[in-house]
Amino acid sequence: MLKNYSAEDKVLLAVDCIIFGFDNEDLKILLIKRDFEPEKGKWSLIGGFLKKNETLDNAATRILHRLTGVHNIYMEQFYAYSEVDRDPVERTISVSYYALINIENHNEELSEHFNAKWFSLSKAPKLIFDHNEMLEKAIRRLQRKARIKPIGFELLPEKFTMLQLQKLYEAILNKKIDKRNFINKINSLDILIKLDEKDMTSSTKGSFLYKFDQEKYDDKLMSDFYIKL
Amino acid sequence: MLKNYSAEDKVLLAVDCIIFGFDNEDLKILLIKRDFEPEKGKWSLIGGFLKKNETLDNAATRILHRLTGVHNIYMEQFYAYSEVDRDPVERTISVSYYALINIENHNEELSEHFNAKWFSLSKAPKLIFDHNEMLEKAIRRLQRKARIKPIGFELLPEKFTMLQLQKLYEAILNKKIDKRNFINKINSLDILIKLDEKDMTSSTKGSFLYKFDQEKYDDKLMSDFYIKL
DNA sequence: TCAAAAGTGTTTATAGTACACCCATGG
DNA sequence: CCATGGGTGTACTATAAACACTTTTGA
Repeated sequence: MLKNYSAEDKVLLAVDCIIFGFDNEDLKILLIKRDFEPEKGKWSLIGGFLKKNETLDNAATRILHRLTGVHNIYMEQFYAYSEVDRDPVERTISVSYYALINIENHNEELSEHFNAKWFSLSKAPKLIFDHNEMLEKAIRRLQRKARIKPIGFELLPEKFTMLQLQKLYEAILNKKIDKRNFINKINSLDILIKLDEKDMTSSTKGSFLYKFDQEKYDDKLMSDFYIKL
Repeated sequence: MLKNYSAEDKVLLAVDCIIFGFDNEDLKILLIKRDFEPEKGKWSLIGGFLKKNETLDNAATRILHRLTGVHNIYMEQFYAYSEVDRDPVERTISVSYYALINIENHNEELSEHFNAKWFSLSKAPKLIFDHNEMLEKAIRRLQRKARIKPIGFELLPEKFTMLQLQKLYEAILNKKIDKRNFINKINSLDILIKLDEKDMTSSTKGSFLYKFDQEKYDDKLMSDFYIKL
């Protein structure tokens, strides 16, 4: 007996991308203004449909690039949304992906002919369909991740100050962190290299710049740890 | 402009269920022998296709029940597999779910006219398609979960001994745990009720039975903690 | 000289880890 | 009376948390 696959229902499979960025102050999310019905003119996650001959990972990368110009981003899949009426036009299941990117590194790509725009999380507009739910879940995922893996490499410029890194953690975890405890914790992880340079823009005294020690950082990514902050 | 959804590719969407059970000794996985081509006669996860008018959660529940008789199980979705050739017959994306169940509670349901069988993780056969990969990922997910959430309620009988609970954690984490440290840790979580009864089957002295304090257990489920064992 | 951010350590509290002996009972 | 699993506590170590003052320098 060969099972009759042709008797099974086929559906549209979409991918929606939740792209987080950081501007040294707030955690931001990249959204686009829809230029087609339904919900034309409303804000939406970056999404599109899976094609027959690509994986979901490929689709996410392709769609992100098509709609925003951003490329070379590692995205992580996190949940499939399947409410029957989630898309009013036709039955569509959506698999969501999220990524962290450095806003500055991608500003040129995000040029004007794309309808994409960064929003602070606290000022994000209402989104179409179940996209707000996706965003909420992605934030929770990101917060959990920040506690068990080092994070920051993707969101900060190559060289950054301790205060920038701390602000990033504060933005993700949405809470104030004690400066001394933060520095002690980060130093104990042993993933930063302290440079000789100082950033002079933020104060008269200037603050030392750091960069990630790629090798040690990658090691830590492999093995879980727990940051309680 | 109304976007032409009809130009988009549709695909088959499958659900595969990774069902973990525990027999007081080993962590086990429920598999079925396929009774149709391709790969007829080989062992497989419990899977089937999503129908047009159900959510993925519904599909997982329906498929599990259809193929094994097991019902009333809460499953958690965890990953979508989309390699282009993962199913040789036709392009199929599969969303995997996992659940923990108490083997004893479901033995009657798992009657003979189903082709389902429990395998110890260490003795699980080679599975079809990418199902081994799904199983590996599910185990890692379960291990991570066991470290940040209380676990056991679903896998143990209503009344159980400390040793049973410890064996469960040892099976999931795949390591020996010190008895005293384990008891101290579990007691500090404050989710068990010690009963007056003893289980006399395991030793001459008998060992006290416990049950989960449903309310406190549910509270702990909400807020993450960290068990390092 | 002073405003503004950088930098720096210690103490206390909590949680994790390692470890070994006596107890109760049925056979 | 002894074999078997049940039950119990303490000392040590590591990590987390709370907390405040001095330094630098450009304006």
